[in-house]
Amino acid sequence: MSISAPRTRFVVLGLLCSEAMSGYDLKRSIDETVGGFWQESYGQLYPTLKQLRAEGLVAETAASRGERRRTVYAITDTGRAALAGWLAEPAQPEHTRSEIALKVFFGAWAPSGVVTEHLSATVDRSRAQVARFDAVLQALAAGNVPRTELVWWRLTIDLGQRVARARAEWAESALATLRSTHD
Amino acid sequence: MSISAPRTRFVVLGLLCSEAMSGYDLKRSIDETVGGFWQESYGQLYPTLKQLRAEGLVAETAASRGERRRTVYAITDTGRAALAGWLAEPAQPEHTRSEIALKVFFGAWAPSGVVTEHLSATVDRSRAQVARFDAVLQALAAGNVPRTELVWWRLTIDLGQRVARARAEWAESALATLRSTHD
DNA sequence: TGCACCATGTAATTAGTTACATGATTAC
DNA sequence: GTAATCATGTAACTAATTACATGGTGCA
Repeated sequence: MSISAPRTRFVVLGLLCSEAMSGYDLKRSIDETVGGFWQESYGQLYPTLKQLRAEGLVAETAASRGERRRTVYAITDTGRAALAGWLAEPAQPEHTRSEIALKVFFGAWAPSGVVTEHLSATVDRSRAQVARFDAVLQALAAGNVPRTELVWWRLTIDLGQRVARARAEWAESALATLRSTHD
Repeated sequence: MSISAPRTRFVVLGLLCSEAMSGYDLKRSIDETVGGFWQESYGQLYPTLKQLRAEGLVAETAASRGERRRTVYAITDTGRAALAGWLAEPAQPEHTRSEIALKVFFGAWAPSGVVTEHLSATVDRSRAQVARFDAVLQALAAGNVPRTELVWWRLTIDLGQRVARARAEWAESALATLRSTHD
């Protein structure tokens, strides 16, 4: 009995609270803002929007630009209530599956040198992620985000950066450990 | 074209490198060692074992204890090769979906006070996770794990602890920020 | 004239959880 | 005798990705 099952719908509802958007806009929005800790595919977004509309949680505000067809969705009061309800529910414990962790864990059975490579890649990727969050932070400072949301966005980005930084530091320290251990 | 598709099989192969085990043993083993960053269900494990056996990556070493039926699987050379191949492949970037991050991100639309509760719960849960990793570390020190694996296990646990600690510190700092911001 | 981007969607497939069903053994 | 734990599995379902299919718009 999963109480808070499909979370995709809540991401959609949450983003539509800020602004009415199309499926395409949502995808971009997700990639640009929450991309560091949440991702969605079109194959998931469009059917979700359809379903939310059928349930009356969002409303279609038909807005085609010229000949190009374009469906913009706005959140309804019912939608806002549903989102608030979900937000109030306790978050389920993080259900992580870290592939890099697994590959290190089984390092004893790996061809020599590959783990070192994985770790170097992890350092790079994690540092890049920190930088990406920095860019989002810059964009936020440059305006256009309402005060109400700003605090929360900053807090979330802070989480992303702390975790990414922790990962980077771990990978560096692991590389050092391996260097000192090797014969 | 997913190169490294079902990772469950590699967890199974990896654990069987240390010791031949039954499906039940594997589940326990996963929960106790890699549980912090990887989890599997019986519904996934038993079919996977069956399939691995069909492909010759593991072999059934029938070993029923008394009346109780019990199927113990051992890794084969082909299995070891398959694992080594997967370990050598670059790890795909972490595909995280953090529910707590989302709930904070949409904090502006939440009933007042609930985010604070989520953050407190996060502090507790993360601290508990650090402690659980400490327990695993203790168990490792108490022996029975071969030297070859020990280094790698320790490194992996270190990652788990660093990330959990980062999360705890973030939640604490977020709580402080909210306290100072509120009116 | 062709590429990059805007825009929407479906079908097939894979991955994974949860619930269910069954039964033996061990420790209290 | 009864509860916890050992032990194996299937069926139904949910979630989510990937690949495919289509077409408009703006610009160099």
